[in-house]
Amino acid sequence: MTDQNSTLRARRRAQTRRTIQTHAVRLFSERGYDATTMNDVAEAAGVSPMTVYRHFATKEDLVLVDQHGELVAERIVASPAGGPLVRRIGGALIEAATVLTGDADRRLLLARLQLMISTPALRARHLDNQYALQQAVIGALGDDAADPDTAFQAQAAASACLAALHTALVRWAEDDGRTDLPHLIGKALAAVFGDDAIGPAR
Amino acid sequence: MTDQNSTLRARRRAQTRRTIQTHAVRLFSERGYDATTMNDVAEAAGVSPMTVYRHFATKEDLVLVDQHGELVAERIVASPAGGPLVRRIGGALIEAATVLTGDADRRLLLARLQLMISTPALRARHLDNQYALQQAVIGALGDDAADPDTAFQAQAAASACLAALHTALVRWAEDDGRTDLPHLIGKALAAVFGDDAIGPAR
DNA sequence: CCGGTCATGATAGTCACTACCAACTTGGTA
DNA sequence: TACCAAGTTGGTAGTGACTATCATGACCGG
Repeated sequence: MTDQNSTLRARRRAQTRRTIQTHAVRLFSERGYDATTMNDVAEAAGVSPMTVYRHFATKEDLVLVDQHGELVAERIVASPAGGPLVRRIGGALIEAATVLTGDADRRLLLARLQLMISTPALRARHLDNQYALQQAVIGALGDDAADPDTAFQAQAAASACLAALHTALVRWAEDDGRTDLPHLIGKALAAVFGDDAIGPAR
Repeated sequence: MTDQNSTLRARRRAQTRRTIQTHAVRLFSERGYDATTMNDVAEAAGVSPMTVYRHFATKEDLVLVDQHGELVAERIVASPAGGPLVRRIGGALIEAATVLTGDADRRLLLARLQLMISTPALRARHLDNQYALQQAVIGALGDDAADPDTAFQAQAAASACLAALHTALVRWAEDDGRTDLPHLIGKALAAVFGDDAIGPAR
């Protein structure tokens, strides 16, 4: 089992995975999420239904899978430990958004976001994902949140930051991605915490 | 179809509905949510599975249904229109919590909350319910949110308030309801917006 | 006592999702 | 080259949530 071997397999696997997801998002956008069955997705992608389930545990995952949480957590760890909580978290969110919206498959990201917002089941799962992201943020804050009272305040601050992020994401999706996402996030954070809490205006 | 007539029927209907929900929450807490089927619930409540579906559209609704949103919206409408957004919203949340935790079926409320937090599917739906509550809050704010920029800021502020609320609810459930919920909400809001943003300390 | 309305029940079906098992492809090895 | 081993895929048969449809029974007013 050479490194190159496993790399080749992993690459092929990632390829079919992307094929399946692309077809799925396209079908969901065209016909609607509920009106599209897993069999439809499998057929469109040219694989068996079983294979779809091998790559995506649930139908929701076809739209929602992403681990951008790591991206945010990294930035938080990298930020100066002394600063105020909301500035550290908010800054990390803006930086992560800058990276992601510069990405090549920005359009896929946008399509997935729009599906999330319009489909109740997906929206619910997405909000739960943000909840998980919140836990990651808390973890990235490290020992600062040792005592329960501090932890409680960190929880509250992180969840509020993510709520602002979500507001910005919705607005961005409504605008079809025309507005600058990092700028929107900054505005949402400012609306919550005050204009001076986040940092120099962009 | 006299008023008294329909009232009688409605009362009986509400009765069976409560019976079903009580048994459902008990079974979920005892055996776990996923390990309990709708048939189990129906059998425990002494009705047919169909009847369960008549009263609760989905399995999740057996735990989640509540329309406390109206309660909050009322308080917002009643609050002085001039004040800062987060104070209006935060105050309404605290008042609503004060009413609810004084309620007779506080224990049922607590059991449902603990189920929500521990079961991923329920937690996701609950967060989506909060999203709906957020829309209600925006609506209650009235014409203040006419222009899109103001609306955006109101969205961000409301979602942050509800995020703080959620943090407080989780903490309350973890404490088995021993801590004063309105007090917790106040602390969470203070952690997000600053100690002086909410109002006189409780 | 009759007629309409509402709650309930039973049946059959769709669809997401899960084991379980068989077959094939692929890359490294004797 | 022939073979082995591991990973990937496919088929089958199930469970369980949820829906549509129709039939039945309880109740209240006339």
